[in-house]
Amino acid sequence: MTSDSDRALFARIYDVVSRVPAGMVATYGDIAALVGDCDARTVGYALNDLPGSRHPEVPWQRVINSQGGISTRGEEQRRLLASEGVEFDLHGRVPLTRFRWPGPGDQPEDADRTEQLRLF
DNA sequence: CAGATGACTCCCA
DNA sequence: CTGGGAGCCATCT
Repeated sequence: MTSDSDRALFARIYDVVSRVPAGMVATYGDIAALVGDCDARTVGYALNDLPGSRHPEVPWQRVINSQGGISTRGEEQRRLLASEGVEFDLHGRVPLTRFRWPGPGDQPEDADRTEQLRLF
């Protein structure tokens, strides 16, 4: 029954990713830390299986590397993030100092997110 | 069980 | 800043 626990780990990763609010991003390491029992590579692996045969509604696009850059996939991802309100610097990277998702506990209500949009 | 792969991250030169 | 190497864990063959 190992597959069950394995999928539970993946489901946990998807859960954390789906909790990332629009207009914000999280790094692989952050997701791994929140999920626990896995590392950045495992998160990337879970997301790799996502478009293959998993949930199509998981905002995997909001998961980026510690450098604030999009993974080796397409630039279309960048467009999706920009569509949600995420900005990029001249280097094509996201300023994590501002768009980095603080965590599930620091973002309790929608009103808070409204303030984020207001700052824009 | 072992080897190879991967959407990552960190350290050093 | 760029380049190269090592570490980490999960999945596939």
